[in-house]
Amino acid sequence: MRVAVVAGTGGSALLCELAEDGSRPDDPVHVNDLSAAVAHYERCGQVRWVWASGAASYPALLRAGQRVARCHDVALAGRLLVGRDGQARADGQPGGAVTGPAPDRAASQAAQETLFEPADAAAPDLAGLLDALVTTHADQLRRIAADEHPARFALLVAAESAGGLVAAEMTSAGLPWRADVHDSLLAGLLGPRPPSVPAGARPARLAELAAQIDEAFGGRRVNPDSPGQLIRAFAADGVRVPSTRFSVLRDVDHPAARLLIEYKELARLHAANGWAWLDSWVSGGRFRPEYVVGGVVSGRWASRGGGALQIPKVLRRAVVADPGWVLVVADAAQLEPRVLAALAGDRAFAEAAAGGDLYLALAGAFGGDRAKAKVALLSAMYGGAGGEAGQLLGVLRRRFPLASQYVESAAQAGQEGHVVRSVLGRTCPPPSAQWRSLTEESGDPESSRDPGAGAASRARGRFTRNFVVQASAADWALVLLAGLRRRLAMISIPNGDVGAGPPTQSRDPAAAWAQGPHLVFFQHDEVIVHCPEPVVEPVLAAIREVGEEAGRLVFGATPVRFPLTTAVVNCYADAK
DNA sequence: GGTCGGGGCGCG
DNA sequence: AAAGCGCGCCCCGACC
Repeated sequence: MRVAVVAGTGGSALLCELAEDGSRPDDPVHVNDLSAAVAHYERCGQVRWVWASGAASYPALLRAGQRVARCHDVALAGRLLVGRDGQARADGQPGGAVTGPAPDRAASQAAQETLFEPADAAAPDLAGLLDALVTTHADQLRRIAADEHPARFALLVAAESAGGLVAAEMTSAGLPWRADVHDSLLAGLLGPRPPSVPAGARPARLAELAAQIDEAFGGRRVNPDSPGQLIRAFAADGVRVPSTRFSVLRDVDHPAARLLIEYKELARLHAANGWAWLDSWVSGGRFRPEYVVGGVVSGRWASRGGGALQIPKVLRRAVVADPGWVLVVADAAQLEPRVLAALAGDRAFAEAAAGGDLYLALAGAFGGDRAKAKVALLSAMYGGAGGEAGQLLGVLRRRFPLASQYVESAAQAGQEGHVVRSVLGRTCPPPSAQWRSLTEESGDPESSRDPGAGAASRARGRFTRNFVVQASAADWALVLLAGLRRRLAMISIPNGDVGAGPPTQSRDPAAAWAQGPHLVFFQHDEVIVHCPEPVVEPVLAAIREVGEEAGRLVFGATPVRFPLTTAVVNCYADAK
C-alpha cells in the first residue's frame, strides 16, 4: 500500500492512502502525531510512504524515534525522470529529450512547482500540497511504466528512494569517531595543537618546514601555500617547474622539493581534517556529515560539509566501534570492471569475472602479467590511451571484443552529442549549448574548425565511456545498500546481550532503531555497519545474501560475480 | 568586504 | 600536444 504524506506544523500531517495507480480513492486524513501514525502503518504491514522529499521529511521522524521501511521520494524520482526525458524548455526548443515530450505535461509541471515552491511555513496549505503530491506521484508512476525497461527503472527509483532513507539515517546515527585518537594523531604529525589565537598560526612542524623551505631558497621568504610564489622561487634558482604538484616536485632536483612535499602533505591534513574540522564536525563521539543522494551525475553520492567521502586513510584510525560493538566493513572487489563484464555480455570476459581476482583471471591474455591486465581495463573504462595503454587496449579489443565495443560505442555516442544510460536507466546529462556550438560542423568544410572542438568532443567521449560503467556500478551499489538496510532492520538483538553498550551521551535516546546493527558509512563501493558483537554472524550473512541479490536484480542472469570482501574490526584502519 | 576560478590533493 | 573518469574542500590571488 502507498500512503501519501505532507507534514504540517508541530508534528501534525495530512495523509492519504493511494490506489495502485497512484490515484486517490478516499479523502485525506489529518493526524496530530505523524510519527504515531507512521508507527501504526509500519506495524500493520507493507507500506510505501510517498513524500515530496525524504531529505526534508525524514530527519524529523528519526528524531521522534520513528523509522520507515520504504518510500517513494518524489524529488529524487523527479530528477531521474528529468534526466531521462530532458527538461522541458519554455521556448519550445528541444531540451535534449530522449523519448520525446510526454503529452499533457503542463498539469503535472504545475503540480510539481506547487510541491517544491517555498511554502508559507506559518500556515501551509496542506490540502493543496497533498493534491500536488498525489498528482505528481501518479504522473511519475505513469512515466516510470512508460520506460523502455519499466521494471529496471522502477527498481532504480525504489533504490534511489531507499538511498534517501539510508542517508538520513546515517546522518542521524553518525560514524563513530574518537576525537581523542584524532587529536593525538594530529599532534604526532604536526606538533601540539596551536592556541586558537593568533588565528591561522601554523603548528610547530609546519612552521619548522616553512622555515627550512625559506632557507632552501637561500633565505628568500616564500609562502609554501602559494604555487605562484614557489614557481618564481624555483625559477630564481634556475629550476623551471610547470607546477608545484607532487608528481612534478618528486622529480625536481632542488633542496626545497623534498621539504615541500612533506609540507604539502601535512598542510593538507591540517587544513582539511585538522583540529578545526574536528571541532566543527565531530560531537558526542560521532561524525555526522550530510549525504547528497544522487549528488554526482553518475548516481554516486556526494556529501555536504566535512568532506565525508574524502576522509584521508590516515584518519581511519579514529573510526572506532563503541564498546561491545564492532565495525563490519564490506567492500565490493574490483566493482567497475565486473560491472563492465556484466554490461557487455562478453562471455570470455564474464567467465573471467566469475570470481576471485578479476585482473589475475585476465592476465593470461596479457602474457600472464596482472598489472598489464589492470592497466588495459582501467584505460578502457577511463579512455586513457597514452604510453603502454594503447597497445594493451589492442590486446583487450582482440580478446574481449564485446567488452571493448561496449565502452567504445558509449564513447562514440558521447562524442556525437548523444546521451547514454546506466543499466537501470540513469541518464547522463546532455552536452551544454556551449559544447554544441563548439563542436558543430560548420557549413563550409574549408572554414577552419575551432581547434578546441576535437578536444571537447573527445572529452565528452571519455565522460560517456566512463559514465556507463560508473553509473551502472552506482546502480548496483544502491541496490546493495537498500537490500542491506532492509536486512539489517530484521536482525534482532539477543536481549541484554549488547555488552556495555554505547556511551549513552553519544546517542540520541529516541534512536531505538540504532540499538541494532545499522549502516554508518557508504562510499561508492564500500559500506560500514556498526554492529553489536552478538549479531556479527547474521550481519555477515546478510552481506553475503545481499551481494548475490544485487547482482541478480541489476544484471539478471550473468556468470559475473560481485564478491564483497568483509572485515570485522574495532577500528576502520584495520579493515584493509 | 565578498565572489570566483585555478591549483592542488583527498577519496572512489 | 595532450595526456584516463567522477567528486569536495582548502588556499591563493584576481577582481568587484
